[in-house]
Amino acid sequence: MSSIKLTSLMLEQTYISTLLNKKVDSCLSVHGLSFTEFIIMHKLHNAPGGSLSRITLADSIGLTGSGVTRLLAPMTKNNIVLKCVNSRDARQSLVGLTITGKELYLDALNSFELSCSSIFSLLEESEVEQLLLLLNKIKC
Amino acid sequence: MSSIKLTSLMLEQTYISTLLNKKVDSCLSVHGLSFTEFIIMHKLHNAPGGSLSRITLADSIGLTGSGVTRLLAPMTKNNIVLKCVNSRDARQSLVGLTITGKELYLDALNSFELSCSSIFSLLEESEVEQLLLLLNKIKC
DNA sequence: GAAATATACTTGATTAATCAAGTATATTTC
DNA sequence: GAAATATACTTGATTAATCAAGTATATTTC
Repeated sequence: MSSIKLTSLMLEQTYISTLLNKKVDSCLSVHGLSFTEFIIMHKLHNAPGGSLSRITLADSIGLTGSGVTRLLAPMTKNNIVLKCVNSRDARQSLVGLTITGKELYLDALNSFELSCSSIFSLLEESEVEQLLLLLNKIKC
Repeated sequence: MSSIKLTSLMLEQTYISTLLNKKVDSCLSVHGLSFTEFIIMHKLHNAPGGSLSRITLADSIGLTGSGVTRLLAPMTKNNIVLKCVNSRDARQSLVGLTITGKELYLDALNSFELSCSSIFSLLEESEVEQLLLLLNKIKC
């Protein structure tokens, strides 16, 4: 397999991702959210039981535990997210969305979906599925 | 088109990109380079005439001009890259690889290609081409 | 069941980027 | 051709992350 093609693919992927992140970031800034904050809210909203431990959250979004701690601090202060102790394991603290957080998430989700529609507007449904499939074949 | 699919695609893309960047970064750290530094060297190496202005460089890698200035400062100090004045436009300063920089780039390219091979090892050649094609249909 | 190890999280120091404001030169407009 | 505007770059302040080292609790090992 030609290494030029693999090199191009890697560079192209990084480049596109940089631009996409900026685009989504600016779309979410209307709601006062960064893309990472939005992803956290999304994971919490869709988690079974509505809460996750910091470490699960970190792994699920490709961040360090430390990064999650720092991200959640202002979100907790702004009453978007709350922390509850885990009775089974006192080391863990579970995180969940507050009512305010849930509302904010649903508003932001709306903008996010609009932004995604525009970004992927040149792709057919079958291409979206194929892209998702191919991305999942990448070993990361 | 289902907005859940588009949402998934966006989130998956970001997640994979985060992990890939970390992987490549750790592969290049052997050479004392960050992924961004490597990309800069790659662009300079492949530029017609072997040099680019800072602004062209910035645009071609999705960074701000300011980011490029800060990245190039240590690279200039370490004799990887050099700056030449542009006689036609005194505002611009062109950047090129030094001999040392070129050698370092070729060494790093080797590691980078190995890393790419492993990362994309589950993909057939046709799938690599298809992935590249689909990525380029994204409007960023 | 005490000691050693592992896990979940936090904190201080650092890094790689951003934005906004500034400087210097080029280009356009009248 | 002077004044207004645009372009290329730099710099100070800030932000979002990292890593390494620390604390507290849980689990494993002997």
